[in-house]
Amino acid sequence: MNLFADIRTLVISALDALVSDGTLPEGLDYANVTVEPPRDAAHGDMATNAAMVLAKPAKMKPRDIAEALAAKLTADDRITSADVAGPGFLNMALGGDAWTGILQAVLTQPAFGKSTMGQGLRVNVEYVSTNPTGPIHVGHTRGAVFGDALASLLAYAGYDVTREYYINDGGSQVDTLARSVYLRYLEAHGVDIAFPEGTYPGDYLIPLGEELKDKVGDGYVDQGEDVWLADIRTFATDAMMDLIRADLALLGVEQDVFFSEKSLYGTGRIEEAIASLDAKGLIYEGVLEAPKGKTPDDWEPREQTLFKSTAHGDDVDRAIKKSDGSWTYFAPDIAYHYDKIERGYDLLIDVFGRDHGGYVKRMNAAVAALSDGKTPLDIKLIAIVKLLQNGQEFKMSKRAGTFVTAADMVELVGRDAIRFIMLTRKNDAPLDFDVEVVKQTNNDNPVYYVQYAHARVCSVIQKAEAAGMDMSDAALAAAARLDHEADVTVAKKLAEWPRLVEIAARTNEPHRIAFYLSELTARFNTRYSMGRDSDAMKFLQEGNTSESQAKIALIRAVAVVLSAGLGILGVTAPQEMR
RNA sequence: GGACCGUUAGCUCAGCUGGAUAGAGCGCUGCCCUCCGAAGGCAGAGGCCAGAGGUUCGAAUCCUCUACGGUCCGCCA
Repeated sequence: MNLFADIRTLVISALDALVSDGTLPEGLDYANVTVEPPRDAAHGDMATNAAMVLAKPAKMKPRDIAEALAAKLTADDRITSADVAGPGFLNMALGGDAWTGILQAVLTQPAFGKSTMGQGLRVNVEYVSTNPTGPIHVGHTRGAVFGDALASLLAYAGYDVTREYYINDGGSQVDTLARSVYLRYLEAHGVDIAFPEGTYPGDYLIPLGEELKDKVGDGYVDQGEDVWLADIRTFATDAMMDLIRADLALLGVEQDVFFSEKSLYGTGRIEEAIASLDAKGLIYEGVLEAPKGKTPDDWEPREQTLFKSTAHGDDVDRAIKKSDGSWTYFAPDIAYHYDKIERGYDLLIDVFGRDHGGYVKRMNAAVAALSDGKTPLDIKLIAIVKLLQNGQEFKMSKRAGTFVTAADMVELVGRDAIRFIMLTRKNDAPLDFDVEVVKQTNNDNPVYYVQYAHARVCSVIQKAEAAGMDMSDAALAAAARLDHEADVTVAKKLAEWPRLVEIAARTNEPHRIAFYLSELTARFNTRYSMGRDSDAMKFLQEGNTSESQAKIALIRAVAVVLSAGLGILGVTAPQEMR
């Protein structure tokens, strides 16, 4: 249930009633009519802008519409008052039963807040998608966590979600990987090696050299690339994907589909996708102009095969073939998205690093062209993570020499902290991640703030159960009662949860969940602290089961919602954290 | 030269398809533990939402321009 949606329905039917009795003209569009929590609680529980939105089309004064609407609404027993305010807002107050009803809904419904908004539409969320050339590091971690949480959020909001990873194993960087492994292989045979510029010197390839030695003996020593490159490439990328999957597992990130770029080559898939664009008249041979203001030194005009991305909003057309006739990296990306469209998704989401921002328009153009504008693509850009230690730049890596790996970070601060902190910023805003702050167990650290609240609730319930009280959700729901204004304040926040889920899902912004959880926790803590000053405000009333149940229903409901929200973020909701 | 993103309290940042007197955490000042978990709470100070125009009943939010900051810009992915 979503109380805001319920009341909006009520407002709409009241408007309809005003239409049928002739107060309002027919044919009004209610699309912009909203019911939302007022910014100031003193204004009531809910506010609607209906009168202001409809004033112009109805050719009436906003306040006149609001007055008429108020009269209709107060007839409903849920609405205890409806007052016109400001330029034409209608502020409504709801009876106490409405908020107790929220508690009962939380405690008895399988998943309060779970939405049917997605209507089972199929969404493909592609994230991480790093080159299979090394471990996951901090730079990738944020995108991984973001994509994972977004996928969970969309699933919670009623979408049918596929989590996907695009393995960039088709380009020259996997050749570089193979050469680097070959060097480690020689090293395993006792050869002195040096890593030329552009190869990967990280320690993580040492075991692969050993493994390769065990596998092929000295068969590749003193041999040319033509002998070993293809074999080692496959061997190395497989090993790297295992490594990456293991790193992702440490972060709690799991994906359904791992799609290989290489599988697009030599199978006609790229040609097929390009032919599809060609059939729409969007492929031609041409010469691109040099970029203005920043012409490369060795610039010379060359004829290439181009995609007319400008037909779908891009700034210039884009090359899909190099001058030597081979595909550019853009071509397999087109084919990959062609594949996703063919698989029948209703919506595509790509999670890219901020440095790929220049790639957004051409990708949108490709998807628009391939799907004839039918499949929306939302590209979420992830800004950089600045890793700090007490405000200073952080430098550490045990495994790779130059970068901090995800595995290092999990060891250092834990999965929960990484995930929560990385989701406390909007995806396209830079993030300062201070490992010292994240390790703290106090108010500086929002992860513990929220988890601690959950543990506190569990502790109270445990004590009540130890005293022999029935703490089942059914019993709590039956006894639920809001005795104090502070109780109602908490319940009102709980009522916002379903609405918040839908807003977060609609905007593809999981960080809103993290902020909501902090807000709910703050209200809970305020209420909890009242028990310090007054025994009557304690939830657990010793020797009085029904009284305890009536009060604990509220905080049990808080725990349920906290747990659901943390679950979306992929963070645990601990029973205790002493 | 161009594209995209950003500019909100001392600091780090939220701010819902445009809504009422702009929020949070940290920091600062002063309080609250003979315990339902102080990993918490209460109170206070702190803002011309970068600037200028425009649209609107109504703008931090939408549009235009300017300033500053970041990312990126043919055959690397």
